[in-house]
Amino acid sequence: MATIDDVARTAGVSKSTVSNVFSQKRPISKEVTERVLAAARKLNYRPNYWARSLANRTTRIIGLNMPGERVKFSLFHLSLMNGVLNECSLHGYRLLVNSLPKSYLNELPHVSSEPVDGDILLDPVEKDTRIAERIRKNLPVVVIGRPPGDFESKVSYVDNDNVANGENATQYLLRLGHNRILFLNASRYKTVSIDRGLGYRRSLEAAGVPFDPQLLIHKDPDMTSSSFGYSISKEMLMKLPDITAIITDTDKMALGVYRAASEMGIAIPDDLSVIAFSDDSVFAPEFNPPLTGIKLFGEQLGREAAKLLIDQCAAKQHSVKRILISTEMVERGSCAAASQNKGKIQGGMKNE
Amino acid sequence: MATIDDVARTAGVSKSTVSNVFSQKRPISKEVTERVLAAARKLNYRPNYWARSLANRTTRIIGLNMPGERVKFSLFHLSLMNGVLNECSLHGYRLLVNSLPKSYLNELPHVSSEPVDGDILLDPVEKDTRIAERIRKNLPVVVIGRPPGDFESKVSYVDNDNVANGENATQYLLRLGHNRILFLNASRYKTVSIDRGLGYRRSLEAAGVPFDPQLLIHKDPDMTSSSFGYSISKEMLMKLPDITAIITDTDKMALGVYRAASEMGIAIPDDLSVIAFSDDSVFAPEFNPPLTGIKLFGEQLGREAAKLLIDQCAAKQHSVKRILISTEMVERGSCAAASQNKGKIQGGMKNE
DNA sequence: CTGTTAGCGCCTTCAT
DNA sequence: ATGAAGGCGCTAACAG
Repeated sequence: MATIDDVARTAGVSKSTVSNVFSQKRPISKEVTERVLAAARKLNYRPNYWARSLANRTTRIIGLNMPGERVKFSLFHLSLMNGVLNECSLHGYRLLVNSLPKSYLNELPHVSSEPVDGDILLDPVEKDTRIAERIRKNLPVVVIGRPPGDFESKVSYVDNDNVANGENATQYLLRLGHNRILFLNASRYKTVSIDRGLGYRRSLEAAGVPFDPQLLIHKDPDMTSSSFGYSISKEMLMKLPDITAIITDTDKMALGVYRAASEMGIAIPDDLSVIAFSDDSVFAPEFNPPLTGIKLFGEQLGREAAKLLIDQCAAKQHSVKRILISTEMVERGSCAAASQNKGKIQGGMKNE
Repeated sequence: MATIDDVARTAGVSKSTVSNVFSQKRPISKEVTERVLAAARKLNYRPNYWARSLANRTTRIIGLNMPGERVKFSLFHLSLMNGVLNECSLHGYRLLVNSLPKSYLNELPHVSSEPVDGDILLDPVEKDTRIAERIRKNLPVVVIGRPPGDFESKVSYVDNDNVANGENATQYLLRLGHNRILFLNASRYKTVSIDRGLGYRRSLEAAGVPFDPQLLIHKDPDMTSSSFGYSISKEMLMKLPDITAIITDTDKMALGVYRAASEMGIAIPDDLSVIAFSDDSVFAPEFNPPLTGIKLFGEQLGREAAKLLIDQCAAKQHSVKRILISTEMVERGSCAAASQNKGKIQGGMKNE
């Protein structure tokens, strides 16, 4: 590969002139520019990205960081990423997906700074160590989701109002007359599941419905959403036949619930209402019956997060911002008023 | 940020010793190592990624390259990416998603080498310029999908046998007695659509069924899969009521076909058989009726591509390899034998 | 407008 | 096992 020196030599100019022809940081005469460009073309030269980064102290790359060892993007992450990518391409940033396990990064030969100007952190959990690490390294960070604890006021983030989401989903079902509502929440420790769980409890309390801990279950991180939805709803509907409504974390999880219900001869929405937190607008309407849900606008979350981060990288300023993306309840056909005789139809015992 | 000099100074050793403590490229005594590490910890030092890359002439980053200006990952890309990421993390590579439009990259200030050791190219098309560009820059490349024209023998690639896939799907329907089969293919110019189209025609010819150009339609790149599937199948079923089977490019497209059929009072599979090329094992079984399809194993495609590329980066060798991932026909419930009286039921004319 | 001279932070011979 | 010096390719500060 030709270097800047080669070009300078064959064009008969200095390195810095070549540099400035390419970077356009200071004006170079038309003729010289032509001469340099011709030489560059001839030598098939292009500035070396890493040498440039080293001298510039910036990479124009932002990172997308997933927690956990095995990276496994979900549909929701896909939406986020599409949003992030679109914003990136608008500002000339590249996106680095961080897939390396911590264990690897801590081995001596692999210890190094990160090749990014900043990071977007996905799926924050309580006791998330990623934020503190980056603050220590003085690396710009934007979180998608609520940062845990104190960090909420220390780093910028983009989120839905998940307490409100939990409240709204629950309230919606309460209004339909359901009072035994099973909540199949996201994995424990994720701040999103904490928030939604809180919203769920608040709505119950506001309606004077006692909170039953049995009815709030966190996803098993080792299972797929749909198989978890299937097995846990089957188990719970068996054990507590007075359950008349289920809130699920995702549309895939709802799919599992649909299957369980169908196998058990439970009709949706007549005997069981289902509502999901979801971003998908393609599959949900095609469920049978179409799935009612709260739409999260993942692409927008991603876009806003990227925008915040890129701003932060460019300005090197530390104004902490918080952006809440509003959600939208989409009523389709999976929820109905609670039927009074559900318990008997199912042959189970009612608590009331 | 502390540099290697700072550490060397406070540890009372030379730069090269510090370098070797971290890189472990030559043995350093236990005591000195301890001393250096202590100094590093104290100064919060970590080797600079860019400086290292510059000196090493390698980044340990591979690129994932999408064609087109607006990046929009689909479900299938998601599978690919998960595979790529898993393989990356196994070998200590990071993944850079290439999202920058060509127009941007051609502006003078942005012209530069790519910050990657090699690239995985997605969705190759006829006349794809990306491959030649990279060969010129001497950048390792692996294509997912069949490279166009001559490049097939010049670059490594991972693909399904899409001619066979096209043949198999068609043959399957022919055996069920269908002979007016609509093929809703991927976008024109994609090598995958060319291959499948070829397979489709071959099967027809082998069965002595005349090929009708009207029945082979390429996806409109500006539409979503499902809306394309919906509108085009509605139009075609109207125009040519003797169509008794449809092959779709993806499961999302099949969803559109389902909707069109339902609106038109056409029963699947009784009046219309549907088969899709698909990677999704979550939604397809939940279609009503469950969707029959040819499973593509996207994650494996991604994994193998990453493996090939990383090999190539490490070895700097140019042995061109070709890996075909076998597919699997999954029979569910969306296909049935062609009914003899379909034309009459639909009120249309039959060709026979 | 252009050239000269120092770095950016690390790695790598070649010594010892 | 450790040190010294030079180089990776580019940008930046200072001249003129």
